[in-house]
Amino acid sequence: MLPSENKYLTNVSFDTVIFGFTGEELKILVLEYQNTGLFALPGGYIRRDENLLDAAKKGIMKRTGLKTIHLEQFHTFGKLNRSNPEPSKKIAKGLGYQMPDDHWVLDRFITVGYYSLIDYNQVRPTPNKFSDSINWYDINKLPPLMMDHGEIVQKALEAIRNDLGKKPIGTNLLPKKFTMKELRKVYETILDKKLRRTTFQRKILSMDVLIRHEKLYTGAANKAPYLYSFDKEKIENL
Amino acid sequence: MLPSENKYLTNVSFDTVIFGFTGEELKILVLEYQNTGLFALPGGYIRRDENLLDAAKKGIMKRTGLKTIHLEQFHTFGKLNRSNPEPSKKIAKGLGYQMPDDHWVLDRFITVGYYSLIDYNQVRPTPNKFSDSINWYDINKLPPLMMDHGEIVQKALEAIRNDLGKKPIGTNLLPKKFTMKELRKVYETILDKKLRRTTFQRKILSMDVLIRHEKLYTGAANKAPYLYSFDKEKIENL
DNA sequence: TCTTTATTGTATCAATTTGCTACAATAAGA
DNA sequence: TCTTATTGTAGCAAATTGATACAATAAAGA
Repeated sequence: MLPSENKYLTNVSFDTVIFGFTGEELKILVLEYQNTGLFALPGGYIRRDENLLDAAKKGIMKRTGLKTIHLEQFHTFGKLNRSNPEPSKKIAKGLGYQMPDDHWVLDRFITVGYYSLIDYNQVRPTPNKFSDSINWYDINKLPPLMMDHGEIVQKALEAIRNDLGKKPIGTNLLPKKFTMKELRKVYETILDKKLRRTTFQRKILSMDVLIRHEKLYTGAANKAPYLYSFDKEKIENL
Repeated sequence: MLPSENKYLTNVSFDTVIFGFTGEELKILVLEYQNTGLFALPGGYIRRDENLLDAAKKGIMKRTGLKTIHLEQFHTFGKLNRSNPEPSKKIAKGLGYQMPDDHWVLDRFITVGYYSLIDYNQVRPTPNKFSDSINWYDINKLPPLMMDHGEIVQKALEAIRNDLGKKPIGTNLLPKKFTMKELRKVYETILDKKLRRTTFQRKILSMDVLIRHEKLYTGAANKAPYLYSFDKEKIENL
């Protein structure tokens, strides 16, 4: 079944850039449509009876299996040439649907971009009926994305780098407990540059948003690092 | 004439928060619809054959008489309850039009917010056929705005405060030549807090984006301040 | 058990930036 | 010439950041 017009807003959609961190690399979720070779960001339409943000959350929760999610809106894309009916036609065809030329999903769309930083290990990527795969891709090794989705990813990255200074953003990218090195790696990967180990540690600790736990014995032949977690309460009150 | 559906995108609009600086106060442009007592931000719809950004620019140029304008997108508002057909009905009624209940402008809208900082003295506020006045209002003495336009203004302010640190934002709020005190006033008014005179001066000068010109003799019984202008080239290369 | 090795947590001090105070240099009026 | 209100900048203290050093491990190997 194709989505029916009276249920959804026309000419508006959302797209999401979902970031995960493997410990080494920053990845995002990209889905591939069946029998088309088309890669796209997870996105969707907005039902007439739901908030824009809720629509986006619902979409992402379905694709990730997460029960809660924090989305950050970063930009809305409305260039004339960003819409292109061909991919949608191809997708419908790949699914075996006949799509009339005047179907509303073939019309021009303005799309609202959201990003989210989530714990890579908590996610179960779940394809929907339109896509036959959804997978993590290294931010530096993305497949060619359809329409302007590549540009959307770039804007999301810019936005994150901007927001990184304000609130402790690593909150959701790492498991509950993590080492200082892992946290620094997150920052280094997002900013795409090395940070001074000692200065970073001093800075983060002085922010007073971390709780120190037991040590982590990895078996490596050196001093074991402490584990930390974020102090959600103190972060709220900032 | 009411706007016709086939010319515009449905369910999407834009609204703009246009800031001007009098030398003392930060003001924004607010329009009032004829015979309704409704105050609103300048906004509009997007033609099917134009970019979102161009639509917004065109709208603002009409209302301000400016020939060039820089708009900064800051947020898109898509709450379910933000749309309300009553104001539009009232506006149409005030204009003497009969608006059918299923007219597309009465439908739910998601609106993209843009802000702009412009030279107060260059502007000729120009009402359109739907509004009988468009005027500058002190940011702290706004009339009650319709729908969620008050919230939109707040978000715009937040965005500006955020952007203030990055690029020299006063560029367009002041006339070409200005004194250091005026520039500081702009920052103080936007941030809504006093800044240290000497520290501000040192900081701005060290950024190396100002050109110093002749002195300004105001007739006041004290040392005359220098006039400055922004060095657009150096700002570009930052 | 004693070395060896890699890494972690801090201390320390230099370099830079910011906060604060002081003061000389005016314009114009008295 | 004296007075007054600002302006521009110097100078030093306080806070932040950069860079280096070093003690304290954890585990492997001699």
